[in-house]
Amino acid sequence: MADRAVTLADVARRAGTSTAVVSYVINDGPRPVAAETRERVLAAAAELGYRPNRVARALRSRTTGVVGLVLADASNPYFAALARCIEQALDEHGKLTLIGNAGYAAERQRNLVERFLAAQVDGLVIVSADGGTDVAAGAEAAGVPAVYVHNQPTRAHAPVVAADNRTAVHEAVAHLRWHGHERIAFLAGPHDIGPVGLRRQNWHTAVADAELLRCDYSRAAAATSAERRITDGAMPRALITATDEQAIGILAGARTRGLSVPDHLALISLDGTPDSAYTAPALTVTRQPLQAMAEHAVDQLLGTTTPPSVPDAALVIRHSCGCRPTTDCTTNSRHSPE
Amino acid sequence: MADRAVTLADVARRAGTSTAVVSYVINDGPRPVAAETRERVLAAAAELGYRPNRVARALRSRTTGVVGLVLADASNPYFAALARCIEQALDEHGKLTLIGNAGYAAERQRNLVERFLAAQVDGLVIVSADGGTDVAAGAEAAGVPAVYVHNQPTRAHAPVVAADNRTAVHEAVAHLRWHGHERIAFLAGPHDIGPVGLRRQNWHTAVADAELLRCDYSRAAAATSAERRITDGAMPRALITATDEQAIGILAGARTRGLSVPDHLALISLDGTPDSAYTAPALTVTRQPLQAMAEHAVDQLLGTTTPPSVPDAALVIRHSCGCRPTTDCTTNSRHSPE
DNA sequence: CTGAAAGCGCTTACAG
DNA sequence: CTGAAAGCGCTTACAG
Repeated sequence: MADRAVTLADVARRAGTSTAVVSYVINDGPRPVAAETRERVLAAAAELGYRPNRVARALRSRTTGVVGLVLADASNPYFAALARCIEQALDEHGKLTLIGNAGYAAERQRNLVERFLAAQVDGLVIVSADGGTDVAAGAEAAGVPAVYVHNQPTRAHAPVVAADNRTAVHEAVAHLRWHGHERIAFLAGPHDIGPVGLRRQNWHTAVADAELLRCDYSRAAAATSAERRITDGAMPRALITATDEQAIGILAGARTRGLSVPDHLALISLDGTPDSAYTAPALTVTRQPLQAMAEHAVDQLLGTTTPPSVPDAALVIRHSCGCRPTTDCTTNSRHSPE
Repeated sequence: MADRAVTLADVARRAGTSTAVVSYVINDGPRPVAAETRERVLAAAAELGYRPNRVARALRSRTTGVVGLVLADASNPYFAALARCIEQALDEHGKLTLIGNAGYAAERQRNLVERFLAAQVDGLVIVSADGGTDVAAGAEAAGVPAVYVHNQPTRAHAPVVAADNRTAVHEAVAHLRWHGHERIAFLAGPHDIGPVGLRRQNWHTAVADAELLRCDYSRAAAATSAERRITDGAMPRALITATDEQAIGILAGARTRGLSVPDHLALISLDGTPDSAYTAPALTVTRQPLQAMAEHAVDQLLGTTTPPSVPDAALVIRHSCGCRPTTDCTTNSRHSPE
């Protein structure tokens, strides 16, 4: 097939002009070109089927138009939805997205960042899981801007973009109280770090003495944990889970043990992924503003505008809290029965 | 910060040798270097914190080490799981993944391919939705290999990697028959194209006269459609859905209308994403071998090995078909009561 | 085993 | 408004 790609020099030759001029018309600048010359160049480019070589351009101009996105696991629905929003935001800025899954392994995350830097990315968006190291530091040292989204390692220097969960968590607690629950437990992750730690703190300020549960973030772990607690008679009556994955696991465990949600367990989750609307019962959640987070992060990274601040997470009332499909609970977002 | 990045020339200068030799030790070839010289170079590189510039390397060597992945929508769990597997397979071959969501729009898909080609990708993996154009043709014309995964436009020239659903669909039909169902309906997409068309055909050869339903692929569309049918008394008693998203929507619609699955509707779905294990009831599915598909596609693209063929989809029996948690149905995969 | 040098395909000062 | 030429940071024939 393609013996040799058509180059800018080929276009120049055909248009009877210099490569400089061809470059100016292809890039629409930085210097003006006579209308007639421009026509000739455009015609020559079209006839030859010219496609600019971005890597040559990148080498010369020191900007690749590519941003690296490092992720824990793109098959986790929360990260998947976030990644989708980030890719879209980057696309709107004309950037291409290099993606890599670090899979909860700090070493792989470092490796990915190293390879992205070698690929000369213009920036780095890092959606890491708990407990990573400050990989953004290496990027900054190389003069490449970086931004954390959702999670940030302790003592990181790069900015973080995350929603404020304070109001939403307090609303979730208030809503469960309105349903008559006094003791509202919280299911956190294995450690008190990252956004989940923050969510837990927000819960704790609202609920002085209730129980703190822990388990891994997977659906399977949450299901097993729920089954065990139910068997032991140790399942609380009202629970807030840090993530949708955990809530979905709890739902599965409750079903296996024949425990009714919301009759015997009222549940609110704190992610609000699309999945949460299709569970049985549908999950009442605090919805993270993923798109706003993505746009904010990209704006911050690319420094084009002073980004507006990310909105708080919002309470979305469905049925796992005890509100019935027949009762119109959506009007109860102020938590007052009337 | 980084005034200027450390280059290979800097390393050569410090090691007191030529850039050629530095290149040879960094790349471990293609020509031999004396052990002592190699040590000096390695030491110099380490002291200077040298990081090879992949774009310069790419310009000269005409290979970027980057593969483009074009996707319909990475937030759809089926595509998300597949994308994750593809990224992993590429990573195992030392390739970086440039990702783009075409969002079911043929024009956007073309645009993405064009930009990936301009970025000089070494190959293209295309996971398109129904009805796309043959974007791989443009890649081949540019001398860039391409492979379709899951779906392929009609009259495409590039290879497709997809699982054979024949056996699995026949097993699904047989399993529902074993449950006593004679008329087994099928929920397809809006059109009879792509993998869903194939799945429908497989169903049709097994079921002569049963009903064919259609709706969009979204959960919401399937839910609405189910609600309407239930209200109209037009919901079949046994149904195979082309995708998990549709099955999850059907489950939601049935719940809203108080129709019990599997008591009044036996359901089997044909994707088998991780989500399908956590619905209520858990979905009996035909599971697509996503990892094998991804590895096969990447092997084919990179041409390193003659790839083994992709295994067939396999029936995974859970509860939406009518098998009970208490009954051990997993031993019934031969569909004979004994 | 090593070095000097050309060249990948662009962009961009520098002259005119 | 346009052209000739340098140079981005590598790899790789070509000599030795």
